Amino acid sequence: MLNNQIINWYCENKRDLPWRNTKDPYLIWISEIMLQQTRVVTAIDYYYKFTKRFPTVTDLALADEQEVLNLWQGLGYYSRARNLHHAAKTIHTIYKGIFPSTYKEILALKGVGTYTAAAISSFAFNLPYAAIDGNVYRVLARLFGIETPIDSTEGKKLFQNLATETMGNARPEVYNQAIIEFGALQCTPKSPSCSICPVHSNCFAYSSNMIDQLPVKSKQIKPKNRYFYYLFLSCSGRFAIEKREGKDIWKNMYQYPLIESNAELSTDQLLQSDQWKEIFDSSNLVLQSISDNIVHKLTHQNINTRFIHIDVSAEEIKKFKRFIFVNKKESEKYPFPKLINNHILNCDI
DNA sequence: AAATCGTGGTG
DNA sequence: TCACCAAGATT
Repeated sequence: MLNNQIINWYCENKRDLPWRNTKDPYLIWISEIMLQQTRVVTAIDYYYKFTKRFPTVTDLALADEQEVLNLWQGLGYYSRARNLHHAAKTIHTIYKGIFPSTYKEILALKGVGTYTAAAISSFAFNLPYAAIDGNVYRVLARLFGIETPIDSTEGKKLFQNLATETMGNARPEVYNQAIIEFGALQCTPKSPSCSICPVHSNCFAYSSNMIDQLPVKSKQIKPKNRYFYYLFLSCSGRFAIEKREGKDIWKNMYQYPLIESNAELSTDQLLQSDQWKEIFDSSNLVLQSISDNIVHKLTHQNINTRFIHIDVSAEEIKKFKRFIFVNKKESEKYPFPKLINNHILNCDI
């Protein structure tokens, strides 16, 4: 039986991960959200830090979003943290702090989709739902030679049925962990260890030499260029920050005052832009320096960034009412994207 | 249903 | 170097 072979492989090869030593649905939930599109080694430190500060769902529900985002700083995909916080409040108020124990209720939580709902349902409650993540898509596509794109509507249906069939009557909490771990360690995206694979004799891709062509993905991404001019307004050890609002990237995170443009700006163009005039009005200021271009590469956009260093007098600070002036120590309470946090850590102030 | 949301590792 | 992509979800 295929499922038994994978489970046997798992018993001999599994890693000792912190969230595998618990049945607490809250802790399993935290780990699953952190692991979305994120490597295990990256998530581990965040998991310890986060669950130490928020040991229970009530602790999380009663926290400020700013602190939640602060603990998520550097991990990326910050909507995960905002949704996690939102869902914690739901559990606290609607479910009186008791984590829901049915697939349907878990799936309804903000930030929990079909994969995460199946993972929590099976790991914490032993419910028979096949958890299908990127690892499972890859393993099944190769074993059965499925060329339907995994990111198509048709593919998701097909793999859902295939995964449920393959799980069979195996213990869901063991089988799901097993096939995910098998994909992560054995049936890897690049150069998988086929020669020592326990199921290679039953693998379509292996026998037909199609390992590096499966799974198939259809969608491609084309990054777009943006131009950020961050104003580092400093005055005796303090600098200006503001909260990012709106639906854009880094929502509710903090940053330096920003002038954004859809094209590169010369220094003169920047100084004469409406945004510059709006911020500085009639202020006297000293433009100290402009950094080299730093390209912050994201999946869907390249953010071309320059940091404009400006000295501001104590008198002029009062004019910038929309900004918060903090020193380095105080800034540690605020959540910043990597781009900004790196500058704070390196800036000489 | 396609676009969007971060960051870091890898070959 | 750079394309790929990692325990996906939302709109």
